Amino acid sequence: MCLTDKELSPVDYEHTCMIRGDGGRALRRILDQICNKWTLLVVATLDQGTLRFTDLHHQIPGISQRMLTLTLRNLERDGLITRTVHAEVPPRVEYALTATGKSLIPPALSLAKWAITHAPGIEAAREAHTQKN
Amino acid sequence: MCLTDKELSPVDYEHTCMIRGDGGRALRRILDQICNKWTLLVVATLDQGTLRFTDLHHQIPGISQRMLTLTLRNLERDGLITRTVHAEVPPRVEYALTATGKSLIPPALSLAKWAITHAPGIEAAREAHTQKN
DNA sequence: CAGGATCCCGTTAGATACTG
DNA sequence: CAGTATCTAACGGGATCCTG
Repeated sequence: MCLTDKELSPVDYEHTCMIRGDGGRALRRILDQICNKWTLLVVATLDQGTLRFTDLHHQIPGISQRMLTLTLRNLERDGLITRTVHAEVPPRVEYALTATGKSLIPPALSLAKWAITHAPGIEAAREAHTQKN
Repeated sequence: MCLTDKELSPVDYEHTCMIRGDGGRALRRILDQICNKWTLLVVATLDQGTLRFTDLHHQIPGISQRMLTLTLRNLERDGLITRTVHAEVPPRVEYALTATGKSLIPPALSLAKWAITHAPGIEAAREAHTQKN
């Protein structure tokens, strides 16, 4: 793919093709799943180790029970976390990252670093721009 | 922040705090802006260099004029791209990444690599899971 | 405790038509 | 060429109430 591109340095070539791929469809399928409001936060929180539903609910301020449930179900379906139900009363359900889930931490971290580094500049640009109008 | 956490290895400590931060709010403000359907793709495409509106429209299959316009306006507002209008007939408008915009490529690339690497496994887990129901 | 079921609303984004 | 305007459907996500 991208073999007909010309006048690109090798590094640009690699960049462009890696992200754009088949028009970006394959990438977007995964990214749409990861980049919603809560997924990255849940994964990051589970980086601590095994946690129960209520633990997660307390450690992620602002999330509703509904969204926590949905997010956990999706992560389980995609094989990023495990869900273990203990046959007790009251019930106890524990969530933990799988190997795939853990492998998401470093890339997520690099994005987080970028966001935190550039947040002030972006906010400034945003305000300067809205001032003009 | 996170200074009261205990029994975390230094690396886990760093991971958790970087991403979770103030409950993830600062991170999400930026991420919400980056992780929509088209932004990353537009930035990646502009990594080639300066491009015109129509060039982008052709190189990003599936994007509508409307969404391309909106995405470009947001990127310009946040200082990630420049928009140069040439006073000609017919009009010519050129878009290019700023330094901030270029700095987004490496983190985006690391996420892209993760997505591409784990896409097969995720798809498989997803199908295996839906088979069960 | 760990959700499931509903209702409701704002935002996102696609389609289409029009313009300086 | 490079947009703008308008309408609409779809989806994400919050609030609330209920349950094994």
